Amino acid sequence: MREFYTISDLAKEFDVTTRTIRFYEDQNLISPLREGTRRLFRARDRTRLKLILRGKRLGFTLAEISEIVVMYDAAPGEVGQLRLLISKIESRRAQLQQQMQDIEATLSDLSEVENRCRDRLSALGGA
Amino acid sequence: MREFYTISDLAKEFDVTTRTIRFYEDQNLISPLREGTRRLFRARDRTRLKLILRGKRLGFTLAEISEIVVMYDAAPGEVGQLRLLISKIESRRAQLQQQMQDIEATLSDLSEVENRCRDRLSALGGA
DNA sequence: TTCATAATTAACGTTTACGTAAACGTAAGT
DNA sequence: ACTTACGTTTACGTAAACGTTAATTATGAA
Repeated sequence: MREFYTISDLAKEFDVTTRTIRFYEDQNLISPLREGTRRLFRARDRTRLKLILRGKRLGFTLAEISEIVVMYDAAPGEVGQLRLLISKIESRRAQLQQQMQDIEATLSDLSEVENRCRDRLSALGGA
Repeated sequence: MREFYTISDLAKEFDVTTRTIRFYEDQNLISPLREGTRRLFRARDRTRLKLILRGKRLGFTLAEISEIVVMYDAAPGEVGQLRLLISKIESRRAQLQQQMQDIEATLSDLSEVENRCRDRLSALGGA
């Protein structure tokens, strides 16, 4: 846990280009500090980036990811805001649960195909 | 289980535009029969479309989806082809399992945020 | 001091996955 | 015959998420 990370530290760690990280900043997904013109990334910026990339692996758009990460550190005071946030969380949850089902279905399909392959392989006299 | 479906039958059923379905055909993801110039979709075309949309919900690109659906009805004869297919299945499985973990992590994060919201709500004296 | 390395902004280019007309054929109902 | 609804191809348009120069600046090593 260092104090600060450079842009290329993070780029290497998460295997993205610096262009990508700057783009995320441009979209207000990350807000690193500055030392003159250079960017200084704190632990929270690094966490943000990790969340963004996790969202990407799930197929969310950056706009959706933005919604999600904003949720994380939003502590809205108003009752209305709180209810809105909860309803957003719930619809996001529903979406993720749908994805889980899709994954399970796909995994089971793939297993079937794999079994057919293995049967065929052993039928062809493979060890 | 009808004999044939029209393009708009499927468009309605799966809530996509006809443009989308024609695009998938253009990308060789579906290959409906023709009656003159019109498309006739069989049960297997419908299944294909279902698989494609499932892949999309998982955030796969059409190119990746193409790879997957090709797996499904590929029955390659050669040993080399079979081994290749199995290895592709395994890497796809790894990817899907990564997605499962991402989803679980996100769901648990969301639960935390939701709890904080509900606490805050009841603190504000809501029923 | 000079060279290499890494940083910056600005701006145009690219791919994916369709949207959106345009311009037309066909079949059913009135 | 006319309208309405649905089908077709062709082709240009577009938003998202970066890639890719270019032109410039700053820092550390030799």
